[in-house]
Amino acid sequence: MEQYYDILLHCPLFDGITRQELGTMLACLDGNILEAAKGSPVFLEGEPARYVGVVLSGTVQVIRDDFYGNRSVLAAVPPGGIFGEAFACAGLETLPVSVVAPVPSTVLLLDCRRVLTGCSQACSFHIRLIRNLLQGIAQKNLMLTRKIRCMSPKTTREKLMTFLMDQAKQHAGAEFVIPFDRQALADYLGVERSAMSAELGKLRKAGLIECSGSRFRLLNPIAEP
Amino acid sequence: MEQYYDILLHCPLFDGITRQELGTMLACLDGNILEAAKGSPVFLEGEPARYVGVVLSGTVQVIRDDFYGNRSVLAAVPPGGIFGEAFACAGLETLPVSVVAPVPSTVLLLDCRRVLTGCSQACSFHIRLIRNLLQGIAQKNLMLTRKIRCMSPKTTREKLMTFLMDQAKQHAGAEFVIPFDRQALADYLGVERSAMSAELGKLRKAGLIECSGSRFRLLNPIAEP
DNA sequence: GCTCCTTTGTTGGAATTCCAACATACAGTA
DNA sequence: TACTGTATGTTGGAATTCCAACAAAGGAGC
Repeated sequence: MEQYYDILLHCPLFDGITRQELGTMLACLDGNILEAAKGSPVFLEGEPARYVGVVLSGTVQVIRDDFYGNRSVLAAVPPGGIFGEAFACAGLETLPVSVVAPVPSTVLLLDCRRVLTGCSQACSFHIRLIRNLLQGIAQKNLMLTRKIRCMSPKTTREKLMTFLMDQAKQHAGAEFVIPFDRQALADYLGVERSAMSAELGKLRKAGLIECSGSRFRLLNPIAEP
Repeated sequence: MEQYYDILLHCPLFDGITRQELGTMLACLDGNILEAAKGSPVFLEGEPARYVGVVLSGTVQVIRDDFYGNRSVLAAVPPGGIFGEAFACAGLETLPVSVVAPVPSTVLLLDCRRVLTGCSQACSFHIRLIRNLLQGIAQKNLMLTRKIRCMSPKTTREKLMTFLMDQAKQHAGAEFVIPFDRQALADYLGVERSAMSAELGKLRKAGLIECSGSRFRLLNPIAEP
């Protein structure tokens, strides 16, 4: 287990926990270590949603089958990443997704009830863990909300402007660098890359923005006299 | 304060808390009661994001100004509803939104640090409060994820099918009632109501679905021999 | 310099969506 | 019953988007 301490210490879930505390903590949480062979499942859809998973080595994929059985990959979780936390914390009775290990992997499974129940001995890092969990889910919440706001307009132009204004506010300035290339931005907004590229050209010609590569600048619309 | 106990007891944040515990709990949390006059702000954008708010009477609106100052209402929170929790729990330094009371309102403000720090006296309902908070945010998380999944396809038909298959899985059956009328569904998917209505007609003619009003049924695609 | 490869911009036709307007169906009420 | 208002379905033209294919602009490595 100690071999994975470095992974855990860099996992946001254990932020603020020291190496010394980690041992006590893991004992208190009574986690299971699962060695998953290549292709084998970690969770199966329909199982009780009780565990928060931490990837220690390898990778896991979160998998969803739709009503007709078509399978799609919702997420790939690298070492240090966590999965299943939203389902466990939301109190779902059964998992709506499966989790599989496409390569031989090691995961730590923490019983959510154990995590969320204060332990009998006053264990200060336990509170810390809960706070980290909450913070991670809340941050994801804000990310999802932002994405929905950017996807909601019906035209590509409006989607772009919504995204760019959002970035401008986040960077507190009209000039900023976005964390996407064109293809990734198009995927994020749910539009065609080529159409988006054309729309960016129009916005530039219209004098609303300047951009080169990932650097953007919003220009003030013409002030009315 | 006691006049608001019924509101609080029905607030998901205080689920599982008894009327007797409520008093002790509120004292422990040291919440502020704020009486907001009509049109007056509860939070201002840029303030530290430290409070979770609970609406006790009236309503509050969560307001966002974009980069150019255009204002939009993100949410209207009725009595018993909470607001600001995601910002506070995500650890944002400053609020990216404002909150105003469009009508005379009363809100309870809880310092998030106080909520998330275990109190010195072992206070069992404190843990309960944190779990409720976490559960609420996690559930919103799943809702947002679902919505993004339904909005992501590029065509109205695929959006509809994604939504309907999702509902079918949730109801664990091919027949189900959706919680939207046509206009609300179109807004949810981010498409035009008329175009969506037309697409529903095509899906019906293609033998993929049956529907009347809010009742839908997914039909099995023709089995291959 | 050169090639190879990736990223970004451009273009044209097909398909889709929007938009506004109207038709139909249905519930509630006088 | 007739009237009214709302929800839903339908239609046609304008506008937008998709899609595939190609052109242009860099960057890495030789």
